[in-house]
Amino acid sequence: MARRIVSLKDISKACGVSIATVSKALNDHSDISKETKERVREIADKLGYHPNAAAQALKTNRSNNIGVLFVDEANSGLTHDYFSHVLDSFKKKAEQEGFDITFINGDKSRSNKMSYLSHAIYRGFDGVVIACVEFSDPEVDELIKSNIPVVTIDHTFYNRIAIVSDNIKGIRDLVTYIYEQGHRKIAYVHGLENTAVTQSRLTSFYNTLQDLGVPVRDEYMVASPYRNTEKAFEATTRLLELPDPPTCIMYSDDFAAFGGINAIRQKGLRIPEDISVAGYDGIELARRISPLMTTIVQDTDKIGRVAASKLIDLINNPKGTLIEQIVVEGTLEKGESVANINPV
Amino acid sequence: MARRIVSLKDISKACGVSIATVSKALNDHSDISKETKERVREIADKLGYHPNAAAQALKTNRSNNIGVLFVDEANSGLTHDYFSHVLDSFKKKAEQEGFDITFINGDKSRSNKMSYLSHAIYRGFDGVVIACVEFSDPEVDELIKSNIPVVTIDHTFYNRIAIVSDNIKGIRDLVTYIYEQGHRKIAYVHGLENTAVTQSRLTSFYNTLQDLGVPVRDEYMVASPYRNTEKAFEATTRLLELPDPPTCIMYSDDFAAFGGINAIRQKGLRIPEDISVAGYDGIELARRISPLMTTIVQDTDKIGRVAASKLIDLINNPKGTLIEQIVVEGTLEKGESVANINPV
DNA sequence: GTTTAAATCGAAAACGTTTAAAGAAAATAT
DNA sequence: ATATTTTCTTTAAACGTTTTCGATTTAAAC
Repeated sequence: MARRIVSLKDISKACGVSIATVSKALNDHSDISKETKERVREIADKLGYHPNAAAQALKTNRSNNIGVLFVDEANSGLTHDYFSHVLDSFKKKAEQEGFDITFINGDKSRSNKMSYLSHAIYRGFDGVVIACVEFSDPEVDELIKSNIPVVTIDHTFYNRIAIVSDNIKGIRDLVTYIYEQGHRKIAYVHGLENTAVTQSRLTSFYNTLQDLGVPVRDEYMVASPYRNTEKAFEATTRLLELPDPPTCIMYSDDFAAFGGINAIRQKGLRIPEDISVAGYDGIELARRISPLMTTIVQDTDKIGRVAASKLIDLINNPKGTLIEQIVVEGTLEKGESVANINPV
Repeated sequence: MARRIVSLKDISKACGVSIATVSKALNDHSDISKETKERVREIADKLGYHPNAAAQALKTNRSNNIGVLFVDEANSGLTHDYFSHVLDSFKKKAEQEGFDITFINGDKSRSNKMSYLSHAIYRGFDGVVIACVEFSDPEVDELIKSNIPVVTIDHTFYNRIAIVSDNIKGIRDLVTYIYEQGHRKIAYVHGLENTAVTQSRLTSFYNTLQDLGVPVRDEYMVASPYRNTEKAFEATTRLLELPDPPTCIMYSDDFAAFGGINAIRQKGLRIPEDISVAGYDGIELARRISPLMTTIVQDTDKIGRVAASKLIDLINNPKGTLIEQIVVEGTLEKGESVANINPV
């Protein structure tokens, strides 16, 4: 108990060598003899030495710490399925490379709240990963434009590395599959228009249908917030009450799709016999609950991993790293919520 | 770009006062004149000064950083509904109090992997919060027994602060409600026995039924891992094939319950008309998908908040803080997955 | 035996901050 | 006028590292 922290100086004394030698021995520098290294390490172990991150950071200007900025409407993205999976993967990769993960985003209501950039400088993050809906936030902008290495997820900035999931192909695959199952009256309860993700999905939706020669009907297009079951419920109800209702409804995400499913069931309709539904994201439950959801499974693992990997490249080689936009494809999960209504 | 970091020294020069004065001015010490403080702050702002956490930590032995150790079987608890909600709440509270959050648990496969305790000492965490299933891990034990302020979640240790959800009352409430709905043949697909959570839930299950005068039938008790839909599916199938099947099945958690629901539906049975189902935790989807799950909603918000608050108390007053076990009650969500089968 | 090179180690400064103690200046009391 | 207190400021050491550069020793080369 109350054990004092042991420093290089303690080892130095116990070993009878200088502090410099201890430091170099522990860091395996080449100008220290094998014998000394061994002796130093042994004593360090015996004394219970642990390096001090703060001192190292102060001296080297390297914190081995990465800041993460994950914000969604509900504040921290931690409870957000998609983000939390991406973050989990990011964290694993970063830790493999010797980095720790610290959150940047905090309570904005706090009086002495720092800006994101201030926070990042304060903590001396070697790099920063950003994934959030509110990319229009000036604080986010300030952070991105700073000289701290940064990668963004699902949003592209000029001259910054971005990892984006392939919404174009995702929606195209999904719509095409639905089309192939015989559907022509396809509704889309999409997310709100102010995000890049929504934009590209919508574009892809229109383009794909156009390519397939299916006219898009305005009354089938309705905006509803992401992950909002209630709003999706209402939207679905309205869609079902149309004079000529759709045969298939696509949703912004699996969560919303569940809301839609509730509405459908409440009307006494069966899925997929009476009406088909499709989600997006491929969250765990969507692939577990029957009817298995027809959805696009995002490769959160790859997104997180690549983001970490690219960020670390950038940290280690700020000038030499290729600035690029990396697109990560999802995969179509056919599930069983979209019926085949082709005539036999 | 490539902006050099500005330090107290820069302000000191620009202001024509000593570094000490600058430091004290910025920290609002009482022995600095009002005029000087204002001038210093103004110049600090103009120069774009940000304090340096590493230097502060080095000098003061205070990192304003809290380490979190969240581990479940699937490695990091980040994607775990219950944990991620607790963590989210913990983070909010901690940040309000000026602390940042950094993960302790890393990739165990890494060669130069530090122990949890080493990691905590290395980073100089002011305190640590632990929530994980594997409390038998010797590394966890080492961390808990160290002299770093620590609170644990859902597991009690001697002489350490613990925040635990009230599993006794939760199960009692749930079982009682099910009983009141007329059920006497109640099965329980509970978690694996090696955790404290399972133990207390099981005990409470037995006790409550005994108090109600309902005999517990061995063939209705089956162990299945938490959050495992497949295993719950199998267990449910077996339960349904019993000569005298239960009228209601309780599950270890909502996730497992969904697996059970799949099994039930596959047999062509309806919920709750043909058989009743109850979950535990109250995850978001369980309260959104119909039939609304009968479950115990854990107060993750309070658990996280109290954990943070107690940990910070402990950090600020290591000797004077009451070591206690705080029990947080959940609430019964009646939902609609348990039918009333009382005779009319 | 001297010169050169290689191997090994140490002294000291520096990173940015805090803080105890002491000093200087101004205000107050005698 | 001097003594005393109060108010404000500075000096300097320290926190635990890393790293440059020079010092010393040892081995190799001539």
